[in-house]
Amino acid sequence: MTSICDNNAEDQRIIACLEDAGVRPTRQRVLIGRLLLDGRKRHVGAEQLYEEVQSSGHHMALATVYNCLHKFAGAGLLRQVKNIGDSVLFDTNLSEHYHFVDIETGAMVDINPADLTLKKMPTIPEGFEAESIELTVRLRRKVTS
Amino acid sequence: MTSICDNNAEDQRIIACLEDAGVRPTRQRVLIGRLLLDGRKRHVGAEQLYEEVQSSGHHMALATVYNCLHKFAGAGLLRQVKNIGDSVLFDTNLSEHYHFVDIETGAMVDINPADLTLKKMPTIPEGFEAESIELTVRLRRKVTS
DNA sequence: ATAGTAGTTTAGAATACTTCCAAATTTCTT
DNA sequence: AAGAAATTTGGAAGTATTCTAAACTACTAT
Repeated sequence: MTSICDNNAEDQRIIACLEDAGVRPTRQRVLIGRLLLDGRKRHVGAEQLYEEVQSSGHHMALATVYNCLHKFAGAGLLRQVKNIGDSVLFDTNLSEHYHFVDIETGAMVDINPADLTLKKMPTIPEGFEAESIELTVRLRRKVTS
Repeated sequence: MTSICDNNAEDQRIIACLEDAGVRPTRQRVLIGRLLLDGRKRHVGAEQLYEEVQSSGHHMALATVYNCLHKFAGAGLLRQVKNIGDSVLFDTNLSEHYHFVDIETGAMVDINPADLTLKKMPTIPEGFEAESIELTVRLRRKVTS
């Protein structure tokens, strides 16, 4: 009946958010919820989030950060997007939208959905369903001559 | 004046192909050219290509396969596309087109370009230019109930 | 042809990010 | 409060890729 961090309204909101998504609200998840479920739209990587947790004065294993991110993504609280190189980012913006990515730095910026729309959807192959559409416009810094 | 593998017309064609692209035709690159520059449209990974080279009775370091693939991609002979997970595939189909990807197996299939077109291109941020557009429709196998 | 030099190949080490592991802990249920 | 199930943990392992520096190869100019 008692919860982990019900000391304030914000945590209550996060816990409700997690429960609605069918994610058990553990201490660590609420902690991460504070950082990611606050309405800000951003793209965050595991390592970076790990740093943020440390900075907030808490400790958490890096593996837990990965666990949480995947759990959140699976529950529809985050959207997983591929970055350049090996890395994966998690996007707090859940609405359908696409990305610009700087191929040198990996920095990602949302494309205004009004600015890019698909004219026609292809027929999905038999026996499959579309899980998501990933559209990335890869950007190169212009050479200033 | 002499070349590496000018023993047959096919190799001659490949060598010309490499030279046109500004890629020095080495023995290894011609070898890989035989596998990738034969007109077949396919998506190939470094490891897989490495196996194919071994199977063809030749030896080549895995690092060389990576080198070649990147060189080819940089020269416009291949197109680099992201697969699921960490891995990268190289696409012999150079025309503008997009992909279906099975998120379980990583298998990629071209989307018929006529079946998916972009209605509107977003404004590219100041100081950048678009290098490429990657559009992937991620597919999940339908659960047969 | 031959030597020079610039580019390429090589095997293995190194890296970066991510996942696995099995034990300890925490959460929810009874 | 005890039991069952899920989660967390730190470290080890894994995976795809890149790096390294020495050996080699291809092209150029003699």
